[in-house]
Amino acid sequence: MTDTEWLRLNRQICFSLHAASRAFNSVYRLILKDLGLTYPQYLVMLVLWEHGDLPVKKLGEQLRLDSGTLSPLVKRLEGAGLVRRERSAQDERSVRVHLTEEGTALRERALEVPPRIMSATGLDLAEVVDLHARLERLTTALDAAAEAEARAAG
Amino acid sequence: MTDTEWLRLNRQICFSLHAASRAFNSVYRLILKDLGLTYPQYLVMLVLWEHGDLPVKKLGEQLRLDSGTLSPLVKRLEGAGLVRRERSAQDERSVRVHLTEEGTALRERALEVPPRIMSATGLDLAEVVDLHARLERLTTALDAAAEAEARAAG
DNA sequence: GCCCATTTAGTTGTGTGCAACTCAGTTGTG
DNA sequence: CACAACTGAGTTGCACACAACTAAATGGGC
Repeated sequence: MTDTEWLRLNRQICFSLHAASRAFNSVYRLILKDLGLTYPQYLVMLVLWEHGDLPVKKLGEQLRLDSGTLSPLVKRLEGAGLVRRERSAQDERSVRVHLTEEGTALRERALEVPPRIMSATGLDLAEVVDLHARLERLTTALDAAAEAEARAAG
Repeated sequence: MTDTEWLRLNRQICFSLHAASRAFNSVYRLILKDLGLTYPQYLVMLVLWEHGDLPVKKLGEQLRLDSGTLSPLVKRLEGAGLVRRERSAQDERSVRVHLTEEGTALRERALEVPPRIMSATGLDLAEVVDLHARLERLTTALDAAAEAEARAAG
């Protein structure tokens, strides 16, 4: 393969993931507009609906986001009346994110989102599950590579 | 499937694409640090190395980015001395982005990026090409769905 | 008990990504 | 020619994402 072909292939591959992610985001933006949520805010709500109240730290682990992203995001959710933040009594460093009544109630309306998203992908359940598995493996490999790079650089 | 399972699966799928995209970004950030480029800036440079000078409009079509993103990004590339912007004489609305000598020279150093990225994915060429095809189809379907949503809403 | 490394949130600054807007230049129509 | 519609860049405002930092609280070693 020539240099030109390598660069071209590289662009296609890496761009396709970037583009797919943004396309997903666009569809979510449209579907979530009614709920008044952005896509990352919706992810936070999904985690809370699934696990119940969590400290910011645990939210970050679930979503691979640090406090620099989560702090203002959760503040916006609090501003919207969907969650409440409370310092833990046991550990004053920790802030627990609680669902409000309104936040809990929003789950009912959010149930219509998954089928609409599934339909938008044009994929059937098996294909989606397969893609999910591939992307998980890819992410794991990329994380390991980033770790190796960071070690090599540091 | 129960509501809970649906929401959970939905979170996993959509999150996996988001996470993979961010993991890719992290690896690029480390590898591109030496070149002084961000990942989107690198994508712009790849397009310019491949197609030669282009108006901002065409760059946007290649990368699916609008002027709101591209204008400041190209300005930063200009600030770094990699490109030059020139108003078209034929159509005064159009701004053509030219590679500078420095921008052209950077391509040589950028040739080491694709093999490092390939290695970071932990995938072989066939798997990467297959993933690319799946993601392209997914993006096409999502774009069509977004179009349909927008029509329904508007 | 005291000091220090660690942990948890939060803040600041930079760079996208996108909607909504402005402005200048171009084109189609009567 | 005049005028309205359109087009290409750019600007503004908002919301992530992340690096680098600060501040407060905790826990371990002495």
